[in-house]
Amino acid sequence: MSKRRNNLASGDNEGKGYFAYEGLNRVLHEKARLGILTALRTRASGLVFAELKQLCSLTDGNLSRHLTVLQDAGLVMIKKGQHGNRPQTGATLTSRGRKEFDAYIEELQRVIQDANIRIAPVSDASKGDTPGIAPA
Amino acid sequence: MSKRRNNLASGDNEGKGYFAYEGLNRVLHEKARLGILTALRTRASGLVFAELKQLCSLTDGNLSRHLTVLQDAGLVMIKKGQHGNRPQTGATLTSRGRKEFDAYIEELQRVIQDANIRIAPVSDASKGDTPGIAPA
DNA sequence: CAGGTAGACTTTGCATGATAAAGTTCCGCC
DNA sequence: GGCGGAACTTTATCATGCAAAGTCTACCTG
Repeated sequence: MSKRRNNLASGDNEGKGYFAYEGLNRVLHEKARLGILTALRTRASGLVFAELKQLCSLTDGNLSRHLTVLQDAGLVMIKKGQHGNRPQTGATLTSRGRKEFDAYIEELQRVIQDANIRIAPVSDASKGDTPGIAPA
Repeated sequence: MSKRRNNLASGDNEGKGYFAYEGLNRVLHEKARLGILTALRTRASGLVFAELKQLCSLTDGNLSRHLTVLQDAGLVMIKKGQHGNRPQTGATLTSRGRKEFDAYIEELQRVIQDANIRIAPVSDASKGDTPGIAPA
């Protein structure tokens, strides 16, 4: 047993760290799903299963599961229909999906900006004495 | 049993899909690790455990594990030392780490660019008949 | 028309892996 | 001399990404 409190950073939880990137929603921040969403974002008319599969180089199984996840999260709308006499599943972004995706992309942009800032190495003397902690 | 072949897209595997984003290396493409690397990328002199923990809002345990993963992947160098009379772990990007990180960021930039292209909805007539599949 | 192939998905199972919780070690202080 | 706390590491659990197999229907084809 232990009466230990959770061990987050200083204090209880003052300002979140500069590099925490809370905006990187787990659901969106995934290679495959990011691809799917990006593809859908470019096309208001949506895309069908086979197209997505090819565009994102996914297997049937994976695409299927990712679409379900996205649907459950309310980010895409799935419409099952027919093309000729074969089943055809279409996917479109919901307005919520569009909003969340755009927000995610903005956070990505922050990452890229941050990645391009170069902080001058501190002189060794000051090492260990809380250096300038982040880009203002 | 089944003699079924794997079910990737058309043919065996001609050109990878436009939205596959193969460049999004799993090791880098993770919220926490991305934060760590971005922080390190800005500081050639590296950062110590406590700083990273705060900057990325991570718990001790998670930071520890992520650093190990990054080290095993050859992306960061861990240097264990002392500050005063307490242990102090420092992390720096390796040159490999810098290279892979920069490549990753470039791919992210591609994502953002792609996300901002808007394809005009195809007229319903052509639906289902391989539409213009991607931005040239 | 039985059997084979193929398209369009869905389900299942496993292996990886992220996170939280607990553990360890050492130091300073009352 | 025991308590708290800094600085990590280890362990355990729980989620989930992925591939392989499964379902179902339609179209051939000998």
